[in-house]
Amino acid sequence: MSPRDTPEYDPAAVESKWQARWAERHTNEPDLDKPARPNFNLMMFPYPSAEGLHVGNMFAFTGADIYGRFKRLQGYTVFEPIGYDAFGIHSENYAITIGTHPAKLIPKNIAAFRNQLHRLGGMFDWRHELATTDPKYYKWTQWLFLQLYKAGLAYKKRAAVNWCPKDKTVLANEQVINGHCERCNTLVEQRFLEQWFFAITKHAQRLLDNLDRLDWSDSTRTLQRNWIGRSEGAELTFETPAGQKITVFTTRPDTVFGATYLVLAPEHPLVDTLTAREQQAAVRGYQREAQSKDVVTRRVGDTTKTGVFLGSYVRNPATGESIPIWIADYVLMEYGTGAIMAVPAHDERDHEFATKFKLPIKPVVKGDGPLPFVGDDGVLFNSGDFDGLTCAVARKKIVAWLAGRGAASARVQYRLHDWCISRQRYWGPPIPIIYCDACGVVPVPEKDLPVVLPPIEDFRPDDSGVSPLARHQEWYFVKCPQCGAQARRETDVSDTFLDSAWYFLRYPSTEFDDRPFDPARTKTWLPVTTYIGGNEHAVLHLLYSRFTTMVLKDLGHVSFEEPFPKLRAHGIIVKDGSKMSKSRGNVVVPDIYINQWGADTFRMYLMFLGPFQEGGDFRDEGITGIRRFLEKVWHLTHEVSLTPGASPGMPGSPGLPESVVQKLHQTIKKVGSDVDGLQYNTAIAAMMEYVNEVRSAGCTDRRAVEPLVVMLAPFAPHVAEDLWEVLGHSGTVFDAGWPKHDDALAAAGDVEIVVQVNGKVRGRVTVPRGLSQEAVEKLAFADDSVKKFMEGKAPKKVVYVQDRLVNVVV
RNA sequence: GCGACCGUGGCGGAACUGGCAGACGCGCAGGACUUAGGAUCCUGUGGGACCUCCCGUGAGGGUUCGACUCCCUCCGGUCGCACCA
Repeated sequence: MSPRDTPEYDPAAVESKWQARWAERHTNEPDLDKPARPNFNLMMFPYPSAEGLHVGNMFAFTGADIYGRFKRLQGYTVFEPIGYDAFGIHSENYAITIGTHPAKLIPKNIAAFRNQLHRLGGMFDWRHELATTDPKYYKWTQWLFLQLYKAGLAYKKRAAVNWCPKDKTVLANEQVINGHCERCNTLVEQRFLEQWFFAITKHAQRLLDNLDRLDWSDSTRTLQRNWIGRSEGAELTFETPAGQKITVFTTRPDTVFGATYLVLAPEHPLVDTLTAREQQAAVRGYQREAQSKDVVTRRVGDTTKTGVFLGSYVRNPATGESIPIWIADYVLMEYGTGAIMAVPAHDERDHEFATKFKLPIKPVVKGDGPLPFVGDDGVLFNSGDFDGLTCAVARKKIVAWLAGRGAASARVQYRLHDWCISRQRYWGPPIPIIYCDACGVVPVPEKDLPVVLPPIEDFRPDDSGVSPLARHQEWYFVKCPQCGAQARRETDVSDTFLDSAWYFLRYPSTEFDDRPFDPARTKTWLPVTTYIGGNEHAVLHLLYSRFTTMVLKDLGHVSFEEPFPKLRAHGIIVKDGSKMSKSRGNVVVPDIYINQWGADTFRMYLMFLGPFQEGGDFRDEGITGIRRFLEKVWHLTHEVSLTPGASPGMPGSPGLPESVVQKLHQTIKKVGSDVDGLQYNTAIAAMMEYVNEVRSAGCTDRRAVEPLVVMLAPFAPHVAEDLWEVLGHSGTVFDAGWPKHDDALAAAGDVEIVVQVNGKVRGRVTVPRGLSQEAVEKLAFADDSVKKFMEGKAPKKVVYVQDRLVNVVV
């Protein structure tokens, strides 16, 4: 067929027409109060960078949007909001770099993002757009802090923290990558500062247990499990001749008879009192050295062991032997008790240390390998009454035995640390706390929220470890809400991850200024039906959101404790094999492609690039294939609209070519299940195959084309809407309903059965589907080629797979 | 070092619970239409040969009537964690 009588496909015109219509007709604004079948389709909101939405964002949002649109076609009332994660160091640093103020920069960036998101054609409900930098939003971020504070889950302590000398702020452990700042890659230092923490470790076990019930990928759950890092073991107490007690944590109490020395972290509080006079100089020197390189060298995997003998001894509670005490930086103060019993025969690190410093190595477990034998299935020896027991059995008995003497207790230890939410920076929500000389720490009363971030010009951080807000006295000094005396505000702002730890709760309730989330709306829309986002947030954002929700549940604010029962992670779009970044110069600017090809083509192309959940390498060579496909559908549909005959409606088969009917039903089935599983690349391929079939059959029957337009709609919403209109419909195609397939029709017709001899394909026979084995075999044996390869031998065995193959073994 | 995932044409990628390897698309080649074609349409396209056949999913081995798929060893890559006691 030729496109002679049909209009040209002009994506720009089609797209602006439908974007305007969607707004006019409120197409994407579901009734939040009385939805028939609510479906909260959430995607991770973007950080509005100055560079604009990049290809990775578009990839993620398109994939999530297709899913939401598909659910809508299936009859769900889909709420698909969007917002901006606009606070944070990132924005602030960028503002500093280009010499502007974040409060000027961010609204501009948001406006640009909004424009791009509109052009992409997402099914966003713009009534519920939010930005974390809006006082109407962060009022409730501060409220959230207060709820945790009142519940005893927010506390302040002086702590060794990761300090980034370039960003001049504290980083959470999660934000330190190999001793470097995750943002600017600067070497991180250790500092001691007063910081606000959230007691996330109190919920470690629950956060771990709940993972089993979540519909998340195994890999994401494993990441969280490892991050929480549960290990079971025991605390053992070692006593000095002077009666001082040192507690160690170990997962291998069964090896206590092999503990030949003790090691403390250099910062351990008992180091001073345990150091013999003649060792003081050496110990102090080592402590200074350790502190200077602390978070840096100690964690970079340089395993050369260093340490210093304290000059004193403790008694091994199992053997009664006197063993030396050392300090070494391979023992970390933040984990366990900051002290270990060293069992050099059965621990690699201890073995290396003992070898270097010529400390005694005493094996107590028989095993296969050379020392250090670290296996868990050995049998004890050199262990007094416990000789001959397996490690697993001995472990319990030894703990019980030592516990009887007050020297042991079973203990579960987590790798997870409490969440440090303090940031000594400007661009974040001020932590709503006031310090009063008389009353102490006073939370800002909820009626006084928000504590507005003052619009100061001098917002740059300095090296003092104190937020820039402290320099602004008119803001800093405030009346104590309790006694009215002059008091001082907390000057730290909170971590950006707190902003994003509850935004999903805010979306349905953005119009309410007097509550963070409306109870009725929340009951209707939460938890989130499907959450789609990048795996780079597998630990931080997702763990913090889970924790926050859990706390809100305990406090009675919500009725569920897991915010994201169903999570799907998309892959990453790379360019030339590496992540896109400005410094590499391989950033793909999506706007150029949208200008040249249109949003529909670009959306579909991104999805056709590779499996959505794996991502892929961006190269634009293939985009023309998608455009050709849309052109074909465009012309086909216009041709159909000009063809008199069959009336609108879902297909029945009369008058349609059988091959088209069969392919249609197969396609509906495949596209539906593929989209449901986020396998967009194969769904697109299936639609292409279908179009090829319809065209080669010369079919211009609308019953063959209408379902195609509907299936296309989630991927290319603008052009699908236009074609739906061309087909004579007045409403939105998204009210059309997902087409239904008929398994019988999909399976109708003949099948080709492969005939193998000894596992090699030697022939094929075409038979009606469901033909009996006997009949198929008869046909198979009649095949010339099959006869030839059987060489007249009798079959030893025949393997038969219904409608698929016959394998003759001779 | 530990853990997870992955290696398929010139390229991106398909392949259900083991059952025709290379769907779909790009690119390429030839042809049609055309003043023209970087538009459109048609045909072909893993490699090889003595073109009724053989070889082919990183390498080697195994299980099976049959292996891209399952098992073992190795090589290469990506990501996460990284002295966590």
